[in-house]
Amino acid sequence: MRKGQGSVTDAAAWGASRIGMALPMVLATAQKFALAVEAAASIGELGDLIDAITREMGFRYFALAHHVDIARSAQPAIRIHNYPPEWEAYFDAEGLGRSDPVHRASHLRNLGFPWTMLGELIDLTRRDREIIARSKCVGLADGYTVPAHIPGESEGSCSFATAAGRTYRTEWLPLAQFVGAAAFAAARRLAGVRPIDSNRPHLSDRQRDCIYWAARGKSDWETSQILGIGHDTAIQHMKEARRRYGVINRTQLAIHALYDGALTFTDALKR
Amino acid sequence: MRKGQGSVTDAAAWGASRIGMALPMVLATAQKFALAVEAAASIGELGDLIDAITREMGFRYFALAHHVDIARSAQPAIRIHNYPPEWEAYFDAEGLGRSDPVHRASHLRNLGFPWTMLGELIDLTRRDREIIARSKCVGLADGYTVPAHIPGESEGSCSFATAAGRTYRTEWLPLAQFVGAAAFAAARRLAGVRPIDSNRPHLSDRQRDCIYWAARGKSDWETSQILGIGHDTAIQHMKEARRRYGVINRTQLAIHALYDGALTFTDALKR
DNA sequence: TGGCCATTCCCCAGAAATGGGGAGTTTCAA
DNA sequence: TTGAAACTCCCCATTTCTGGGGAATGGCCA
Repeated sequence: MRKGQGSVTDAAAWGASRIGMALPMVLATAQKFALAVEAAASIGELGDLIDAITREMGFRYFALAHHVDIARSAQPAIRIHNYPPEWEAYFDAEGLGRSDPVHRASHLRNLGFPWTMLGELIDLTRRDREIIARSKCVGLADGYTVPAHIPGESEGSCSFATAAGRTYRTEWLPLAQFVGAAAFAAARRLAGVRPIDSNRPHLSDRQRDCIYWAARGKSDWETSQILGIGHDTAIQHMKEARRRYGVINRTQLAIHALYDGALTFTDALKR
Repeated sequence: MRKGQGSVTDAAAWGASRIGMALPMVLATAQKFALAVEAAASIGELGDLIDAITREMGFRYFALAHHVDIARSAQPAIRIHNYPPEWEAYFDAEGLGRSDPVHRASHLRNLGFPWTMLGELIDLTRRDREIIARSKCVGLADGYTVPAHIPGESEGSCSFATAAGRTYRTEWLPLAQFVGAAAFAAARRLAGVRPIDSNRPHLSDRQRDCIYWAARGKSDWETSQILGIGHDTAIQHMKEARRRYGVINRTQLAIHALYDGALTFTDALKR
């Protein structure tokens, strides 16, 4: 907490001195938020920060969550929010994690969207309309949702909502895009979703080449032809790569390489 | 709790905009950009818009790389950029499909990141370091990359880079997050990406069970013991799952299952 | 009822992967 | 100059995967 405050103050001083004049306040706000969430040491602290900036942006509520059915899922899932308790109870009772219309719409986008656009993004079923009506009943009037997706992880989003009778100002939505993404990233860090491992194994270029082709379904022999090396050499690279990751087969090898960024899904799914 | 937020509350611009005065310029810029890209009618027009705002943000170069529907349909990928031609030539010549380190790192994040953070995000091989050195040679000094992911559909990123000898202003990075996301969304719209991929193969429960254990490195025999079924049955489930995804081995099977959410890294990397 | 699907089980043969060993050259940095 | 790491190649034996057949059961739905 003290630490977080210090960062905020330092950041402001640093930003101002750097450009030598008053920074546009909204950017200063965003930057301070960025530094504060990076320094946040607990989920509770993060929640406080998001709550504060939510109000700064003219919203009343926020909800940052993985789109999973918390009751049923074995996944460790993130959920931080200040929505009304009735809504959370209803949400969990109905198992809306994956079927909530706002969540479904966010699966189609990388950019944030206002809830008024829901009807254009997805087909609203009768149940969806009930869910929306219900949300208005508990005080969630209008909102804006920022998707947060990372390949291989549960989908997520960060929503901001107004209280009944209030509207938000569209001028601030660009900032909401950043705030939502930064908040999600911080939550992910604090939840240990993909901790940065300093002992991450190092692969040689050739090892990575071989994994790349293996992930695309090539046999070691095919890889050797593609790379212009001997069959045994390709096998050797795969052996050494498995040893470094401490795994026993190429499936796990590919998954580990995907997980720590040695490979991408774009690489692996190419035809 | 609002502690440490005093510095935010005194935001003069916020107060001003609430009472109807002129918007802070930077927000006006962002909003104008949002409206302009939504209205853009061609890739060329979109490129011009991104170029303009790139310079406003204190960068010199941008590159929006769009990977459309990698696995299934053969839609052309979008690449819009104003990088030096030497760089594009180098990349097309040397790339050979293996993605550059910036792209790899972007697959691990939902939030933008400065290139200086690359070494923390992923393991850099010798070749990666050469690529980075090469990029500096052609004038791409430092940069910031905004990831853009949409589940099951397309992946990409939008990067902003400074010219040699220049630095960007960190105050503008929150805006870059929005600009990158909005530009990507626009590119996606202009490329005519279909909104919903409903062609995902359906897996039976048992097939998913078998893939789950296979992704964790188990042999079919081990899986059969875990699930209490016969060895041949486990083999049969894997066969059918491969057939449905149209892949030829378990490595690709696991990758596809991860990619479309039938599995997550949390599942696959459990000890 | 008949068709579809999920689930279970069985056979075979060839291809591929895995684990164990060893060894030479080059490159780069200490 | 020395050493570490990368890259290359080779041998062996065993396990595992893959693709090709076929078949019985039970549930669900039109």
